[in-house]
Amino acid sequence: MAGLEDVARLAGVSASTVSRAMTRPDMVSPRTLERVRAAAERVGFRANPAARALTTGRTGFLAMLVPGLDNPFYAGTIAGAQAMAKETGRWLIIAVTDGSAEREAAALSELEGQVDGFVLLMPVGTADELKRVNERRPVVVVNRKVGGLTSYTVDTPGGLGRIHDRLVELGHTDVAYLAGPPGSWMDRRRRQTLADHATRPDLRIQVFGPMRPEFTEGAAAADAVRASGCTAALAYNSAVLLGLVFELSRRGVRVPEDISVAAADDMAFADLPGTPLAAVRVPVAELGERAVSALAATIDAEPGTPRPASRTLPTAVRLAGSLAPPPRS
Amino acid sequence: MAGLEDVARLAGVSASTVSRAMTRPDMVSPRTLERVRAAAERVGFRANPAARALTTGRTGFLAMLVPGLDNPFYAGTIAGAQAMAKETGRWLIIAVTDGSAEREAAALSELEGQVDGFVLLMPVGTADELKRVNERRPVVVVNRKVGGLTSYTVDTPGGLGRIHDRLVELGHTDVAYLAGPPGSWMDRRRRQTLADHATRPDLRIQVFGPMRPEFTEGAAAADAVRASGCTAALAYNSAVLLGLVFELSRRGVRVPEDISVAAADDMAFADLPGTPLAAVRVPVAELGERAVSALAATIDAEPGTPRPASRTLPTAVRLAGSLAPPPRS
DNA sequence: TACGATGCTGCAAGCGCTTGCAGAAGCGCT
DNA sequence: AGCGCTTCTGCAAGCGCTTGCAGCATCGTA
Repeated sequence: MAGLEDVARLAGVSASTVSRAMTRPDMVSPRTLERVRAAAERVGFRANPAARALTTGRTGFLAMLVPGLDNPFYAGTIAGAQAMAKETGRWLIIAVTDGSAEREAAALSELEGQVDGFVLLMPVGTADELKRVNERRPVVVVNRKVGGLTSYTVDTPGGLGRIHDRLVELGHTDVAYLAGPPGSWMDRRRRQTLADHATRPDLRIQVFGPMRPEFTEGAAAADAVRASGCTAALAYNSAVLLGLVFELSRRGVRVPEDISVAAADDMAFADLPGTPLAAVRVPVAELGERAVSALAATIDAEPGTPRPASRTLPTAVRLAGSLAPPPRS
Repeated sequence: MAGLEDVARLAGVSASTVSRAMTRPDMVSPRTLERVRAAAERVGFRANPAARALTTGRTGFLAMLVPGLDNPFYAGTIAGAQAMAKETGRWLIIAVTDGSAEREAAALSELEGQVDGFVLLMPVGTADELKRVNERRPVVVVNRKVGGLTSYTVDTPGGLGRIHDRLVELGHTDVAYLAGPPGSWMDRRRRQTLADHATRPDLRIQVFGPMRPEFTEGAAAADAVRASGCTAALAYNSAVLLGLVFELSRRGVRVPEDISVAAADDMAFADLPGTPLAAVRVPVAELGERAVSALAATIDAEPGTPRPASRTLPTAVRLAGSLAPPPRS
């Protein structure tokens, strides 16, 4: 492994000059800069990150704590974060917490000394705990709001609400909601939104589930949904929705003539052949990008600079295709 | 940040003793050990990882290079690797290469100094390049075989072949294969396997695609498959398969009476209500676990110890449900 | 020509930990 | 009691880099 000293010897300068040439080129005369660069190139110099971290206190690592990897929402956000991390010249450490408070706390405290900052995707710790971490290393929170910390959230409920509004406008009164996994925070929020929207006395939301957000589970709920008398169904995500539609269509129920459907989806729009599915689309990658970019900005900022502002990103809603007036029974 | 020195002062010993107490407890007397531990606890001591890395040359980080995060195969393997990394007391850095050779090479060389070893998921670099990396840091390869390196692969083709055998046994001669994404290595391998299996002159494989491995794309292929005269269909994964079945069933084609279907799936078995889908199940988590565990073993081993042996993990195959004799036309 | 200002460079300290070496203390034995 | 041996502890060097400080040219200006 070629070190500073090797380059210095070859270039005929001192190690400090090499160091400066690599990290603050404007402090070195053009001539020596060039010599040093050539020498560094020649011996394949690569600064030892540990040594650098020891002196500067910066590691070039960012930690991202996520509940899991299975969910497309998580995966998309991670991918976005990852891309932005690369862009700011850092690496991302992914720590999976399984949504457990202890694991989250453990990862936080173990990684504290090894990273320059944290991105917390749907953290479960208390606001106080998170704020305490933020005192040592900058923290950006995603998909949860924590007062005093920079957080990025996404307006899925808003999108879902707009779909529900449209259903009401079309004349639906009884809407089924195929829920997500038990205990899911996102699911709870969506349910709440629907409840908040169905305030008119003639409007009803019937919840099916909780269920794993999979095709099979949606399919399994088909009979119950049909028996419920609902003329529209919203699903936690599009896998569930496709399962529902699959099973309904086997029974001769047509979309959207007989039932309107939509997904509060995590990521891309899904389609049936010939029938685009109405859905809420969440800009997951952007969420990750923004979080990391804000984090990087905080790390690079002079102390005393105010934190970047929190934001709620809008969701896109597609209303076409699978929404129609209820059948006149 | 409490350091070694702080603990030493409080415990009334030297910093070296504290260091030994933390890393090699058997080298200090029980009494001082206890005192040191109490003091460390009291001041909240946490060794500075950068300083430790500087002296020991070990960072406690492992890098895992993956083509992407979107694919359940990748996600599952990462999750397994992640879990095992935690178990061996290390952290995993995920670097996404998008399957590009340059990005892979860049990540490899940039991370070389920052990690204790590499897990490469389906690397695209040449065997020589990878071996060269292995000379500096231990490398374990997943889902590709590289002579001279420890690699873990999974016998998906074997599983797929068994399904095809079963179809032949049931009397099918014309089998459709709904292919995966263009340029996919896994897809190519599966296609090859089928071709190798259909050697009898009366056996034919018809390939549809390539296509994105999604529900919609499988659905879109339905008409073509029906027109092809195939009595059985294999799909790259279960999303594609479900799409196909969905669209076929809308047209009155029943599974398995009219057509037998199976998926060369990445992860869990999928089900239709009432009809379990035949599929190849890949032990993705185990793959990740084994890779990391082998890597950790190599890192901890005395120099000169032989590399852990490469292995191909068997796949589970479910033959039930969606496989039946072809209809007598 | 002489002076201070400016631009580059080298020296040396130090980041916080690990570890070889040597001294101190404790042990069993004759 | 005295010896050699083991066990434990402290000293100090050093991991490879960054950075404050001081020294030395060099330059512009009076």
